[in-house]
Amino acid sequence: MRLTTRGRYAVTAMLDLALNIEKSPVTLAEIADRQGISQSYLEQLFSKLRKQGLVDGTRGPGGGYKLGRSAELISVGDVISAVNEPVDATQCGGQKNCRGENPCLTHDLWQELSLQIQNFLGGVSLRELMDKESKNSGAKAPLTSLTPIHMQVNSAIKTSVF
Amino acid sequence: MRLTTRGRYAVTAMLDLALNIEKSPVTLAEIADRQGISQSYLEQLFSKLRKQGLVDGTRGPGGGYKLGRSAELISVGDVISAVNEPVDATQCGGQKNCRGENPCLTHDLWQELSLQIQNFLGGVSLRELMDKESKNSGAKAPLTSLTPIHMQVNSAIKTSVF
DNA sequence: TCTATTCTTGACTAAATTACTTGGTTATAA
DNA sequence: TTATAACCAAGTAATTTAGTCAAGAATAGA
Repeated sequence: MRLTTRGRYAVTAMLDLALNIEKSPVTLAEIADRQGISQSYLEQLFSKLRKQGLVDGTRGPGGGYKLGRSAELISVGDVISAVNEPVDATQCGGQKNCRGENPCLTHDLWQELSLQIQNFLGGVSLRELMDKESKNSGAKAPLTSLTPIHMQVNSAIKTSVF
Repeated sequence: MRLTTRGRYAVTAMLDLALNIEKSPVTLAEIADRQGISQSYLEQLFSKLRKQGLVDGTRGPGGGYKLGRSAELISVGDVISAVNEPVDATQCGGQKNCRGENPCLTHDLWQELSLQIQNFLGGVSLRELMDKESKNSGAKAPLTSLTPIHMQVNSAIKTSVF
């Protein structure tokens, strides 16, 4: 799992979408304007988000994007892994044919580690980010901590695509 | 916080170092050979690891690298953030001077999110990865889950550099 | 039907980052 | 003194990121 500015762009855009959901379809031009991201770049990201079912697009005047499913059921992990190609498997691509004293040390351990990270990011929903934002809009104080995963009530998220 | 193959290289190398700690200083050539990473590339990574105090290097014959402190006190987060430059602050670089309905939505939320990730990765020590590996060496079964952060006994790690 | 709007797609480009090479210089144990 | 290793700096190829440009296709409304 990769974690770069690209994923942040995607999460930011999705959050903007979720926060403006009342005026049903939101235009990419609006998001681009509000968040200061290139519209054409957003188009590329939303193409991937759409293929993962995270957003639905409707064309024509009055069209735009809306969330593919409820904000409670979209995790930050969903968004990030949708816009990133899966990390290539370095030397031993799934096979256990590496030599040395510690064969495939890299592969197994990093896989397990990134699984943990995915579990973590899969446990933070868009809804939580929305609540966090609305509670804190206009305040100068720093954001308080997000609820740790093990304390979350809403664990209905099932991330299958990882 | 960035999470790419570069961080994986660093974590893998550090883990190799930790696992071969009995023959005190470990050579970069050995690590490069065992893990299949370019030695010169490792030199660059270890230069940064050394500047963060995560490793100690001794020159000359019989020299090499050893851990800068006990494996319990080195977290995966320490390693990853040591080899990555801090992510630049996109549009509103710390300032709150962005326009629009949702000023600085990006900055605050992503900062909070990456703080959470840092807390998580800061809670996984090299020692745990070592134990995981030694328990599982030679076994064909997949690695079981790492202990979730809130269940860890060893929470002596204090990550200050983040 | 026409037209403006908006998604959708593809190809192409500049900048940044990653991974790696090359060629040194220092320190030090033997 | 010599081989061994960490250190250091510059450059380079491949990849990824971020963005432009130019089209096409669906659709609401005039």
